[in-house]
Amino acid sequence: MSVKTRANKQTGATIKDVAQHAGVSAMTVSRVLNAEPNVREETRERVQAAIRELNYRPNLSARSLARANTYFLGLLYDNPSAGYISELLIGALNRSRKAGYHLVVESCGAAEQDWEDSIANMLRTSNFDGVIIPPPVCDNAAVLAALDAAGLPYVRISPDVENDAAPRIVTDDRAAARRMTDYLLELGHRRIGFIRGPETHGASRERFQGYCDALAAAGVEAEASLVADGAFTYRSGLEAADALLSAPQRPTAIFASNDDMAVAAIATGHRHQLDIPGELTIVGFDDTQTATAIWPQLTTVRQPIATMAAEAVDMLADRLDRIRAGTLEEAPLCQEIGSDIIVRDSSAAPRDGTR
Amino acid sequence: MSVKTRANKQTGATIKDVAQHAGVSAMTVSRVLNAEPNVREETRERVQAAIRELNYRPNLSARSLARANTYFLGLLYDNPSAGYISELLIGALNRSRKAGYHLVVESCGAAEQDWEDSIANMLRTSNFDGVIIPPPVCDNAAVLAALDAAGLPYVRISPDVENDAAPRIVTDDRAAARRMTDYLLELGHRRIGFIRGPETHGASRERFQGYCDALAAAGVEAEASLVADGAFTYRSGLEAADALLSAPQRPTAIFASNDDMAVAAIATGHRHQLDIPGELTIVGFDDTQTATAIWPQLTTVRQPIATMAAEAVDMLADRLDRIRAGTLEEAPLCQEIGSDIIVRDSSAAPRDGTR
DNA sequence: CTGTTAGCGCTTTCAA
DNA sequence: TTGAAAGCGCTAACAG
Repeated sequence: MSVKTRANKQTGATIKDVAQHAGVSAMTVSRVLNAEPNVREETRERVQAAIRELNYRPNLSARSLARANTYFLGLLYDNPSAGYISELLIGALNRSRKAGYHLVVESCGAAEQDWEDSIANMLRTSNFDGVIIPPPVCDNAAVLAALDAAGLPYVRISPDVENDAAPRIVTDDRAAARRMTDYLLELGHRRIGFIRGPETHGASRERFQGYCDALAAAGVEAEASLVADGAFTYRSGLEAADALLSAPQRPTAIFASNDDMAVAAIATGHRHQLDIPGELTIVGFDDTQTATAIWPQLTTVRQPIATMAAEAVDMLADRLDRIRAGTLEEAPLCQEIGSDIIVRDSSAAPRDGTR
Repeated sequence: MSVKTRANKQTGATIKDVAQHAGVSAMTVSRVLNAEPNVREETRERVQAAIRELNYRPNLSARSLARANTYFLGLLYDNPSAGYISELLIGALNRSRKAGYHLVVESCGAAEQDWEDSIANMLRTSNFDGVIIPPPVCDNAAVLAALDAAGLPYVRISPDVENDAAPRIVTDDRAAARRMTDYLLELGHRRIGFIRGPETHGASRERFQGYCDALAAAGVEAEASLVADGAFTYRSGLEAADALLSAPQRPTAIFASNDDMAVAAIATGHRHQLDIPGELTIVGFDDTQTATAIWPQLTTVRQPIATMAAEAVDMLADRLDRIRAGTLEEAPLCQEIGSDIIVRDSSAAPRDGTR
């Protein structure tokens, strides 16, 4: 049972070894490595042969030190829903790799004390080239301030309403919520309940606005008794749906502003002995994995999270390039990604008459 | 709208600045930074004051270059279930931070071609100090070989049956499956169906063994018609459950070897007009987030994934310390984490008589 | 097109 | 207990 350990110093060949092997200077090897144009084809091939023969791999730390950039991107993680982080990673990881960056996930939960301080420290010590910030961290003023103070480039994903001009990837939450509500109206529903998300979350307001937009356009009155407050959690969805369904004139459809609450609404519907979608239509927002892991499967709005994450990486990489090139001003600040309505089994036309 | 960018070279103070400010040499600052003992208390305080005043943060790249270690741990990601990766991150992230490491998530999906080659490259170039490997990557021979070739320390999480002596964190899948089956037997079930996972997954076999163990111990015959094959996916669970429930003598309980398939079994049960748990008990394995996001909520086996991830980080950090200290031989190679049965609403005693 | 020189910021070694 | 010197491996800047 031999104990293998990494040698204390560089394991393999260094750039000097390669240079010697190829009969050139280290600088030429460096040029080949970085695909610079001004190297004679024959020389390039000789160097590449040497690289292959010696199985040479550049040392990232040395490169970072010399170039003053690290090719690490930070992802500020704060325990959002499982489906969200999962998709986020899928999108961000692939694109990062293609763009030549590594993705460092940093937990910045409010779980610990002084976390805002420790984030600030982390950001300065970690030497990220840039940072991707998904919700809810992307709306944390302290984090943004720390980022600005450190002069660290960042791109936010689905931030709260445009409270500033920082670069971001957004969806058309309001438009999507409106389209979903239109869909319910087209099915024939008139008493459409809505479960709101937390006030603190910008998306909550946007989605609620979209719902209101659609009702207003259709000339349907927006009754206060049809709107309940939730907190984007399963538990809060249970209570909100229960309130909606216990009202004297219950809605024939419920639009929950995220999937977790929609799933809770389905459970509550069942507990009220209602057939879904026969007696009650329920739709959600997000298309998390649970949307298809329940019965009946959930009609919902699909946010292309993976795409958004990938675009965020692209935008950040582009900005980093531009910073080096000095053309940052020309870079776009906002990219909008469209969402779709996914019709599944939890929605149907209302039965004739109420109840 | 000022355009802030990170200066091309080091933004803040360097170790030299601190040294000058404190009236000592850079070496002394370095000693304070690394909490070495041989610094006079007064000097230490002076240095620390200077660090604070200049808001100095060490440059990780420089440190890595000089020390030949990076304080980065790799996490080899291959798109497992959303709940899994989410919990994994929660556990690994917190512990990494405490241990002073950063966590770099590397996608190593079979999505791309030559991915095994590219992983091997990535591992050598990335300069990780060590690597955490969750399933399914932890059972990929090519990846393990690349790791060994690179001499990179690693810890595997829930690997396939002990096919070698590499360090690992494991659960008692077989014992847990047996306890779950015992629970069903105690409820009074005798016709207990089982939905297997894919052959390739070591856990599948272990869980099935546990099921068999319990039946054998209880003197209940293990009928072939009560066992269906699945692939740990929702879709495969639908088909497997349908096969089980369409048999002439259907089971009164189904033990699906993961939650996704159990959730599918619940959906299938509903489609067969069966009340759950009144007419059909269904239990799962994993306790992913969907387990509580459905109706009825799922009785299942809870694998403490976050704990396992945290322990993996600890074990890896310990091994890295030992490598530096030369005491690697004494390090434990395997840590076992227990799992629990979580009883929820999808299980109950069988009704009298069949059907 | 290629090489030389001089660091990047930190730590190791050795000497004081 | 402290400091001086010499790199770690790579790349910018300049020279040829």
